[in-house]
Amino acid sequence: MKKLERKLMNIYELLLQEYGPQGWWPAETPFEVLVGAVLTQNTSWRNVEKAIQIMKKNRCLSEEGILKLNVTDLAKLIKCVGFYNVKARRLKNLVEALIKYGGMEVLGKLKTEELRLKLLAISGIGKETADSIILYAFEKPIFVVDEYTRRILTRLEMLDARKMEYDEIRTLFEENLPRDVRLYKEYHALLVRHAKEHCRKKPRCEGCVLIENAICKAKF
DNA sequence: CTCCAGGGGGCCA
DNA sequence: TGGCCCCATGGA
Repeated sequence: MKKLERKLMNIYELLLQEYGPQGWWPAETPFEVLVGAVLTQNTSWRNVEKAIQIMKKNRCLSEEGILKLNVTDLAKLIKCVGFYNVKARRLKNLVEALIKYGGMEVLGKLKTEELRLKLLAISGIGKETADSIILYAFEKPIFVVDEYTRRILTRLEMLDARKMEYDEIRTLFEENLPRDVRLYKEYHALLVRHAKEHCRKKPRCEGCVLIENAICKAKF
């Protein structure tokens, strides 16, 4: 038993050895993590950084700053991330919900499950975005699953992650890894880093083959 | 030119 | 539930 546990830790060690700590989430404040989490939906981080800088320059990277702007003006500021109309709406939805719930301080005291439900109730906040916020902004142990996670697990032939439910994969990690915020943060960041370098969609995944070989050679 | 990026919601069978 | 479609800019 717990073969999976060792395998998951092994993959983590290999990735960490290969790439080093990724230092996620790149943000100056927890609130900036929330904003970035929405802006980066199906969008490269490079473009998100630009939008964040523009928001900072215009002094609207705050709850009040986002509230004072109407959707149209906010959309103009974040144009470079794409989907700017929906994302502007989502940012306002998020801030309005934060205030309704009593602010981040209050939310941070909730249990992880309750916090997750409140975030998921906000239009524009799905599971991946909610979990990214919970892990990287509120620093509670929850494992973030994304397309890269599915792709890597599938190509390692560990399981057919593409057909699994989001929460099924999430709990698989959470039940087979120490409940450690730093570990979860780093693990997800490393999966993304690795996928971006080696597991593009079209080419065969050389990177996963390398990892798989390393895992096979490693002593369990 | 095409493909993709640190997704999510609405609609319909 | 599962499959589509839409949102849209910017880099490779």
